[in-house]
Amino acid sequence: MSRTLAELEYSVDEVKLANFAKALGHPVRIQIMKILTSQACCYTGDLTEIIPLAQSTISQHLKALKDAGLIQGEIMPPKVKYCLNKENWPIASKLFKDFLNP
Amino acid sequence: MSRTLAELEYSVDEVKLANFAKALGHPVRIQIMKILTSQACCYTGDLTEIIPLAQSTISQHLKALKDAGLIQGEIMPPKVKYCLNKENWPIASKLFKDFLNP
DNA sequence: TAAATTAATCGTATATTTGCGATGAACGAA
DNA sequence: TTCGTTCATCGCAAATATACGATTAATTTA
Repeated sequence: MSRTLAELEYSVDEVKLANFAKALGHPVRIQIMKILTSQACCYTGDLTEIIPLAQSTISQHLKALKDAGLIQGEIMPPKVKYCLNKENWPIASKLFKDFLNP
Repeated sequence: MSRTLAELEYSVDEVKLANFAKALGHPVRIQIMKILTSQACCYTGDLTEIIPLAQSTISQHLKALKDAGLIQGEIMPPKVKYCLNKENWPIASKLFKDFLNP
């Protein structure tokens, strides 16, 4: 990727929505989000049992969702409990809905 | 990317939704889709005027959206007119809505 | 037929994504 | 303190994504 022309001026919401969409752009991350939207929370260990990928890979996907602001993790030694991000999930949800119903 | 473990069995809808989300995971493509959801159609040339990227780059983004099934192009020589994909956009829309309202 | 217009595709360079195993950090239990 | 458990992070390899300019293909106009 390179940027030679003047910086693009996307709207803030367009960039936000694109970032949320990008974070959802993998089946594993959709799967994780579906679990978190259908039940309250889950532990990393639950996911490593359901999803046949290496623990480190699942951890990376969780990090991607966390970095995107879609989920949040709470340390419950020795486990980590993940939930939807209380602050951002409603924002993401609204951005998608507005996008789908213009 | 490599796959050494047994093939994953995601649900068909999870894979579909992830693919749609992935296609939307770039601000330019969000911008294009917003134009197409707010007005009927547009020509490639309209986009190259609005978006300060090389024509070839915009064409690539259009291809990504087309490959994902979100838009469709109609040749209107010497231009090409793009619209939402009549068949798939409603499907994508429903998948997102069901995902957002579980 | 030749020239102009429009948009897709090719070729290339760089950055990011995705996967893995190995290692490290934090904590409770023995 | 030492040992296990749990999860994040590191380091690597391969694949994809993103951008560009140059070229090609298709069609209309002169």
